[in-house]
Order: sequence, then C-alpha cells, then structure tokens
Amino acid sequence: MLRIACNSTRTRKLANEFEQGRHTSRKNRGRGGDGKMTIHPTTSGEPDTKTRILDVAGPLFARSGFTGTTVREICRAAGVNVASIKYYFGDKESLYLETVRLARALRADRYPFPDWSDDSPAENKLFEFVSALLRRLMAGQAAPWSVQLLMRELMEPSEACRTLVAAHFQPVFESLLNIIDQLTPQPLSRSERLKVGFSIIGQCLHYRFGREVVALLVPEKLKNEFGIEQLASHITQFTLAALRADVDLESLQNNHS
Amino acid sequence: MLRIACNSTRTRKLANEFEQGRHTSRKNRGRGGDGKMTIHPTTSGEPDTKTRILDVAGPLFARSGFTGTTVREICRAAGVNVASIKYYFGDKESLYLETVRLARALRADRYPFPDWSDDSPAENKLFEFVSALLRRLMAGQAAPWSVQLLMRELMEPSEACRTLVAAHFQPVFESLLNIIDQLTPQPLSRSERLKVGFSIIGQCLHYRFGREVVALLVPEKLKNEFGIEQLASHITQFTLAALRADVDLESLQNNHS
DNA sequence: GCGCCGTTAAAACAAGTGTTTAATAGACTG
DNA sequence: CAGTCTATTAAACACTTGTTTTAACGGCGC
Repeated sequence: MLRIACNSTRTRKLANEFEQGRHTSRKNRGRGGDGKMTIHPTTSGEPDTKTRILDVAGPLFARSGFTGTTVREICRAAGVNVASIKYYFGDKESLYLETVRLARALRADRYPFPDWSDDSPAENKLFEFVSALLRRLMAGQAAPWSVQLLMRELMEPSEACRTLVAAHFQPVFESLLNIIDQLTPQPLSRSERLKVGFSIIGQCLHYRFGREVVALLVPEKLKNEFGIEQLASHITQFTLAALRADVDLESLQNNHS
Repeated sequence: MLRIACNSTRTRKLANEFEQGRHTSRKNRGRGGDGKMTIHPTTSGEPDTKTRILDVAGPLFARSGFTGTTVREICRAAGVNVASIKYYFGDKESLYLETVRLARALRADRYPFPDWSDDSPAENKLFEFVSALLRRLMAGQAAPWSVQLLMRELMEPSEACRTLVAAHFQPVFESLLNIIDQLTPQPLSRSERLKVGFSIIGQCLHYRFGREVVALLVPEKLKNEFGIEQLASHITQFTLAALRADVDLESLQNNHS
C-alpha cells in the first residue's frame, strides 16, 4: 500500500537540499542565485524566500498547469514580492523547470515504484503494478503535488523538460515490460512487447484521461463497482487472459487488409 | 474506409442551414441575431460575416482550444472587426458553444460511425470499430476540425456543452457494447460489459492522449510498426484473446484483497 | 432630400499578464 | 561611520486579453 500523504515539513527540507547544486539557471541575470552562496542569513527556523516560492509554486503548477498559474498568484500565496521570481529564478519558465525538477527529486526519493522480489508470481506483480498505477492516477486532489505535476507533464510535456520526464517514466515502463516477459513463455517480438505494454497502461490511463467520459457513461448506481481495486482486478484479468490466449491468434494476423 | 477530407464549401452551406434555428443565445444583447431574420442582404456568393466567423473559428478552436484562441486571432483570420463577435454572438463563450454545436451537426451529418449490417462476423466489426476510432484519433492535423474539436471536448469537456458531447459519444459507445455482446457467448454483467468497453477504447485513446509518452518510449527504428492498421490489429487480437479466455479466469476473481 | 436600421470600423476600456525598474532597508566589512 | 553587497519592496512598464463604446457607412422606404 502506498502512502500518499504529503509531509510539508519534509518537503521543505528536501527542497533545501535540492537547491544546493541546482539553482544556477541559464537566464538567471539577477544578483542572487549564483555567487558565493551565503548560508542562510536568518538563522531562525523560518524558510527563506526562495524555498517558500518553490514550496508554494509546486502545488499551484500541479493544479492549474504552467499557463494556468500566474506569478502574482504564486507570490501572493508565498507572501513575497513579484520581483522575487526574477531575482531568484530569472523568469516564470525557469521557476517552472525548477519545480518540475524538484517534483522529480521528491518522487524518486519518496515514492519509488515497487521493485518486487522475484519470488512472487508474475501475475501478482502485474496486479500490483496496475493497482499502483491506478492509485497514482486517480488520487487526483489527494495525491502529492509532485505526482500531479509529473502526470500533467506525462500528458503534455513541456518542450523544456521532455527528456527529464522521459527519464522519469522510462524505468517504470521498463519494469512493466519485465513483468510481461515473465508472463509470456516464448518471448514476444520487440514491438509486440511494447504494444502489450501500451495496452496495459492504456487501460489504466484511460480512467484518468477519459475520466470525464467514464463519468458520463457509467450510470450512477454502477459507480460503486468502479473502485480502484475492482478496476485493477479487471485490467489484470483482461490482460492475463489476452496473454494466455495470444498464441492461438497469430493465425488471424493478416485477416484484414 | 472513411473519407476525412473536409469540403469547405459544404461546410459553409451547412453552417448556414444550421444557424437558422439556433442563433439566439441567451447573452445575445446585440442588435443583430434574433429579430426578423432578413435573408442575406448581399445576394452575391460571398458568405456573410457571421458565417465567415463560424467558418474560421472552428479550426482555430479545434487547434488551440477555448482559452488558447483569442477573439482577435479569429477576427483577423475572418477579416472582420472584433466587435462583430459581440454583435453576432454576444461574447466569446457563446461563439464557442455555437462552434461546438456546429461541429456536432457536421459530424452527425457527414461522418456517422459505421452501422454495420449484421451479417459480417463480430470479430470484423470489432476491428473496423477500433480501426475507425484510431483513425479519427490519430488523424490530428489531417482530421476535419469538427472531429478535432469534439475530441478535445471528449478529453476535457467544457461545463457548458458536457451534455451535448455526451449525447454525441453515447451511441458510439453503445455500438461498441453491442459488438462486445456478440463476442461473448454468455452475457456479461452490466459493469463487466462497461469495463470491457473501456478496456478497448482505453487501448485506443492511449495512442492519442499518451501520444507523447509513446513517442518517447518507442525507439525510432520501430516506429514503422506502429501504423494505424498494425495498432488496430494488435488491439483487436488482444481484446479477442481476452474475451475468449475470460471464462477461465473467473476463479481468480478474489485472488487479491 | 430625410430619417431609419442593420452593419461595420476604429478606438477606447478595464482588467489582466510577465517583466523590470528604482528605491529602500538591513546587515556585514573595511 | 561610510561603503558594499544582499534582499525586498512598491511602482511602473509594455503588452495582451475580452469587451464596449462611439461613430460612420450604406441601402431602404418615405
């Protein structure tokens, strides 16, 4: 079971660690940022301005996206002046990039995808994978902002952090492919392997991306049969059945033109 | 095979027919719009201003969405003054609504989903369905703007036309459910039926919604194995296999807690 | 002619946007 | 204390957004 509560104190701490080696963005023409890096002038427990901005920008960007979030909104929430963004990050886009990087760092540290020991049967691993993915996708409001932000980037990556996001999701997908390998007695072709992988995460992602359609098409009284556990169970069964019977269908390959 | 070319002359004509019974929006405080409906003052072939706006707003909204499109952009493209939008539609949102309605009318008239005769085997119907859906989803730039716009609304419906869009996609989904019924010897439970339907369209939609991820995860040299025909073939086989073997898996139902 | 009416045009409006300036306060150093 | 550097502020800047005003144009009946 995944913990999805977000400890804000820990977030701030990690944000601080993270900024140490990172905060020289290319457009940083401000007087702050790079330089001799004085250790916090105020020795009180109060987090400094830069940390406060990052702390508050994450959830906002995660909720409303890049263009949907204004710098004034961020600064108001953080209780700082609008000029601080230029001072510490250069411009809005650099702040966004920094936020995505922070999200990735938080996620990698605290929410690694389960790396199951090899003794459990592959069927269980598949269920666990689907279940975990669904949980993250559907958490929505309840999910930590880092998850929301990365999911948003997964849907429509910004040009700037496309590779960053790819690097983040690649190993997840890779572990799914490994599970698939364990489920298929004879190895699939490279492209078949990928397509099966996409069929699985496609079934999962649909409940997020197509959330609105699902809500419209499922009658109210059946909604209680669409819980995460039940969906994960269905997707797992559907996939296992497809993989079991896959061999019989090779003959149908060229049935259609 | 579906025709996806968009005849602009025909579009204009339909737009005119369409406006006849429709163009009294609630916020229409302008002098034009409702009233005695004078038949085109200029008898030349040149389309009037309202039609020109609608004609040009459709593709723009389809490409960039509601907030991504500015009224000035529309008016510049249509060669009309910005005030015309208030005059004919009241405001931007009403124009957008009108555009969605027009898209729906165009789609319903010209691109009905295939309503196969009952003699062809259900397996073929499934392939045709998946193939048609994929084609519409992936057409992207090449698709008529009406399809693009409705697909956009499918992903994130505007509050205003949620029911409109639902009414549009409902019968499509219904026909998929019918195909599923024909493929399963003993009838599925109501929720199972829906879940199988979602598994199918989920696999399809993923190649649109998760387009970016797919592009990142498929190595360049395998890209040619991800054409629409091949994907449709895979999804069809995957689904058929799952449905065939579905019975054996009922026992696994309560395997996980 | 004259006024009427539907239509269009240019300009202004008010409220945003990201960004930048110039000034200020507060430390620390010489 | 003066000087310098960091940090922060209020205000302005330049621009875009949707919307609205005001005036002018052009055909029409009288």
